[in-house]
Amino acid sequence: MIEKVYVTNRCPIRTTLELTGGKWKLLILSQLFQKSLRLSELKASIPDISEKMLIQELKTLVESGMVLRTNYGEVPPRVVYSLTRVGEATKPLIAAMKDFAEAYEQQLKER
Amino acid sequence: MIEKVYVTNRCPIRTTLELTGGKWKLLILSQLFQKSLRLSELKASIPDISEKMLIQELKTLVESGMVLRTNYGEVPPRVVYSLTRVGEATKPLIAAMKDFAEAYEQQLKER
DNA sequence: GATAGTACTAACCTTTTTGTGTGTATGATA
DNA sequence: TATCATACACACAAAAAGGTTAGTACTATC
Repeated sequence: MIEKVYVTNRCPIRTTLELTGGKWKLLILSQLFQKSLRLSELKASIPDISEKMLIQELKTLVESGMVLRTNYGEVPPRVVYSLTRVGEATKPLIAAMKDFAEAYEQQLKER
Repeated sequence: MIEKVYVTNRCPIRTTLELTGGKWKLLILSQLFQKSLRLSELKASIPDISEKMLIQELKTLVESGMVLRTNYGEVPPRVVYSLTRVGEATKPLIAAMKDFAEAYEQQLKER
């Protein structure tokens, strides 16, 4: 039994939406769950994201402390993205989405 | 340890975003966790939503099978919104958001 | 007869989000 | 010298999301 959610400017739902909302952020985070990835690897694992969107979203994820950007300072550039501790904290969120999606598909069949 | 998420047109993340994405849907659902509510009650519990948005979002939630709309056919109209079984399935999702938001606030303090 | 309450609908407009295309620095390679 | 690869930046355009305002149907109350 879940506690009542009071809707305020800074309630848990809004905080989470602010950090992970939108079409791409959770997809990107999910791809970093197993290991750090380079831009090109991320792009390959999210087939239909544009490079601009990927870079743009990565930037905000870095700014909000969810993703760590490591620049090896080489030429040609090598930059690696990985999850911070807070970024890791989205794992249960995505796990919950998996369960939910499954429940949803399930009841589609039932009718 | 969460399983790898393969990004496809119908992966769990995208399915969930399609059903619950946007600024309002999860807020509305969360207000129906304890009991069915009328439009006016919903509006009061989500202070800054406009009536149009509320009605519009409720409509899509009904269409996607997350919310049940019960019209008592009285005059003046009395209509009550409640969660369906699938709607209930968003509870763990919101619980996960609570945990995440908490973890996020926590680490803000730590620095 | 005017006003109020409820649950909407419709038209219109603004803001936010997402997408496309092009340009840049650097060194290595052909 | 031209081309490639990487990780971006920037300008602009399109699309999606959200917001504002006004209006409807019905009945009851003042």
